[in-house]
Amino acid sequence: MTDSAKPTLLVVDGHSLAYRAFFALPVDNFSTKDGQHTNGIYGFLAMLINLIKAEQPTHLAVAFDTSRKSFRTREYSEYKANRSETPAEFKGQIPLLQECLAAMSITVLAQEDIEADDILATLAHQGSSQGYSVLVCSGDRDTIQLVNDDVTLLYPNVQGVSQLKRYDRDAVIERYGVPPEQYPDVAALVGETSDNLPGVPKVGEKTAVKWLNQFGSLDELLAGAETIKGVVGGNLREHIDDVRRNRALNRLLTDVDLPVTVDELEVQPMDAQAVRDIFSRLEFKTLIPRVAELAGIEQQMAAVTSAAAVSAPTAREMSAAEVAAWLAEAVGDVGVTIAVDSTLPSRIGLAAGDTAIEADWSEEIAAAVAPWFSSPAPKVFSDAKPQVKALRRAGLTVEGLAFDTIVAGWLLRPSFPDKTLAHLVDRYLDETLPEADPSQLVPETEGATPGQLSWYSLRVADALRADMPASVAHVLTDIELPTLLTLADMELAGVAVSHAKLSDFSTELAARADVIAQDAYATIGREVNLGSPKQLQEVLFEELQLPKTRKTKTGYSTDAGALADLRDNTPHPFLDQLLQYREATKLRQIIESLDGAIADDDRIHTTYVQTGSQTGRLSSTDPNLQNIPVRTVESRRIRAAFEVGSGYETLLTADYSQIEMRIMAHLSEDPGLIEAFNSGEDLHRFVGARVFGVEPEDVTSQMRTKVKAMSYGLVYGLSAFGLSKQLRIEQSEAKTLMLEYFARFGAVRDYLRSSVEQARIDGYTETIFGRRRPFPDLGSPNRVLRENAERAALNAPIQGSAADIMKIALFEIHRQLVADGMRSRVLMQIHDELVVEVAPGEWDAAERIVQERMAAAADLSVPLDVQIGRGDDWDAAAH
DNA sequence: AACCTAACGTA
DNA sequence: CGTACGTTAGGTTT
Repeated sequence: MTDSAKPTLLVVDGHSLAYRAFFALPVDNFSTKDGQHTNGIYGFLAMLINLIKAEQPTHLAVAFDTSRKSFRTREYSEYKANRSETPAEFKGQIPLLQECLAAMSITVLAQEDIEADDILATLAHQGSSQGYSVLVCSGDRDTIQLVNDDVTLLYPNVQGVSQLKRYDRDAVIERYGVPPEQYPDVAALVGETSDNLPGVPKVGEKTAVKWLNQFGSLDELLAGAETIKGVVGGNLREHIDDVRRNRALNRLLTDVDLPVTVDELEVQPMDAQAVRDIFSRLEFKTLIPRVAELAGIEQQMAAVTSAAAVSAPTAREMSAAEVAAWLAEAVGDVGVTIAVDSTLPSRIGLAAGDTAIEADWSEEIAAAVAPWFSSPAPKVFSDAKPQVKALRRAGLTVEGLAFDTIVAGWLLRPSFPDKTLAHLVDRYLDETLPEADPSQLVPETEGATPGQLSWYSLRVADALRADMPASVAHVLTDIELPTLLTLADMELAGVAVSHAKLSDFSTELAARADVIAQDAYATIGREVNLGSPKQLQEVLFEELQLPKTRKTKTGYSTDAGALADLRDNTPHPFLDQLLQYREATKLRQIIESLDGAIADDDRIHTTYVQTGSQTGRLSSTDPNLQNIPVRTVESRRIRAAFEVGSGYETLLTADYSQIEMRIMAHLSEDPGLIEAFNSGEDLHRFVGARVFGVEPEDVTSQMRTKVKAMSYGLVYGLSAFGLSKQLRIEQSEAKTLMLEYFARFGAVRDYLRSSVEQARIDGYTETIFGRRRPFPDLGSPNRVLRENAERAALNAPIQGSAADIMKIALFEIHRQLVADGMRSRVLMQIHDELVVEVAPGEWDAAERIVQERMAAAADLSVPLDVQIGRGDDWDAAAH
């Protein structure tokens, strides 16, 4: 048997190599955006991928230490005792690295009381005796002893882990002057500082090798120690016990009882989905293709064919009459896909059971399917909203929306960014959705047709249902799907916006910004781009020599907060000019983007992204109507451009007052807070009276401001530091304020604490209605990561419950307006506010519906207070 | 052209 | 060292 025909076993010391990578790679370049360090993981994986590619092992394992303690520390308590504490930033990377390896189907071995090197030694021993060619990859010199004719050591260079030096038997002899099996004798004499094993003083590698070659073996050398002259001879005699101890400790175990045999370490095809999941969580973009390439190689090598790919049925092309007949026969869920071409349906695909059908959209088809769409027959979509909108434009109504795979996928994993059917097919069916290659003009591969997409949607829906806890299924059916249909109508309706008002204001602002800019240039004696933080830093910190502000990644902050602080301490006219310039240009930019979004019907049609948040809130894009300025008098001129449309009488705004605090009162069952909401007193005045021990009428505005900030901050996990910064008070005062607050409202603190603890146990938080949000980082050893997760977990049930309540109110209002045959319609949702366009004569009815439905959306231990306003434009309708 | 960052608007 | 979003301009990388 030639060597190349032998199977190759690669065994790697995960701990030592990841640790080297940890020190070799700059942490700044290898951290996720929420602060998880990944340099050790990245460096190790990059090394491993190269290694697998170069060596093409048939069998593979990675070994880890379980802790700093092992049988060696029990035998010699000083073993490795000089090592500084392993950095927490490194420790936290090990479980993630192991997760990566698991996804790559690479066996991870770790054994209590045993070091990784002993596992390597045992595997090397077993491998070579079973006819493997063995590669050992480790950064620990003790593994040199493992080298023999069948075992080669790959040892990292000093620079890091990118370069590995190959040590076969000859290379060891050449480098160290002794054969591999004798290297531990050398090490025992010389000692190993990194393991806290002192050797014989004044004896280095040279002397040790000379002696061993002279005496033949360590035993003979120690027996003949008397014959060695000089100081070193004396040292050797004095330290014979140390040498024996060193030799005993540096002998690696070759008989560890492992849970696997070498044969079982055969390279397996990796779980591509899991690899993508964990790599994208760690933000490893460049590694994904490198691993994919490897996976191809691996699959060939592993020669394991995965289960036969399931191929979608060919969808039968049908006439309108045939479609109608087919629908009449269909039992149970029907998958639906509407291909949309410039907002109107272009083709329809339907699937039930194993059959799929499709047809081009036409008047006849529309007429044939319209009754079915408006019936309660259950329909399964993937991303229903744009399709429902297209159907609505074609004059159809949609009832019986039973499932949306994209929404369901988001409910199960709200943090996952890829919201496509292709991803769900991959993840939940372990199949690949046929997709046309968009990079080619004439695609080689055909994409799935609408009928096939429907067929996939149905199957994905089944898989998702199986994975879905009852509470989440309830949120989908009873909250999200009705909301989806409402949002479709809101987007179609749009909101009337006055181009004239916007453009007047824009012109004014442009002129003002120009004047301010000229003044600013005069102040500093040159023209700069006031919109460039980089150029501003030059001006502020170099030319004007102002004191440095908070550091950012690229320099020093020039944001409004930093500039305001600067102005307080070192006033300079340029600072004020800059702030004013920013205000004017920011407003103008918002106006311009709104103006550009006004459609031909003089209305803005935003898109509400139902799967756009982690908490259950909506988000709004193209344009975002949920961040229209409101705080300053001037900025409200923008809101004034949002008007009641022609054919309608007025706008109605309705918002929940302090909904998050009310939810907190409900969840915490704090008697004080519940009383506050039931008393009818102004919340912050009531709380202020309790906290400061005065009568409600004696609460000053300063007191009110403080408790208000504290109350709102609570919902976000505010610290004393943050509170002091926001209120510009001493940290000690902020601390006292928090203590006083919690002395009166202790149940709130208890609730917040226990809800985070519960989330740590469960791994997720839950809203009042059962919406879940996973929190994998609550147990992270990385403090920044963990504390960020704690604050988010504290906030999620509160913000999420508020979102649930608003969604319920929203679709209930919509339903009732439709059911009552009214023309009035909901146009916008801004988290806790709705904007309704009221048809002539419908004010009273509309106001009552909105008021009642919002107040009744949830049954809490405190009332839900709804504020309603009326006006011809959004600003005027605000109260 | 695609991507990232700083800044800033909302609840 | 306060949660959840989206957009923009400037700047950098490919």
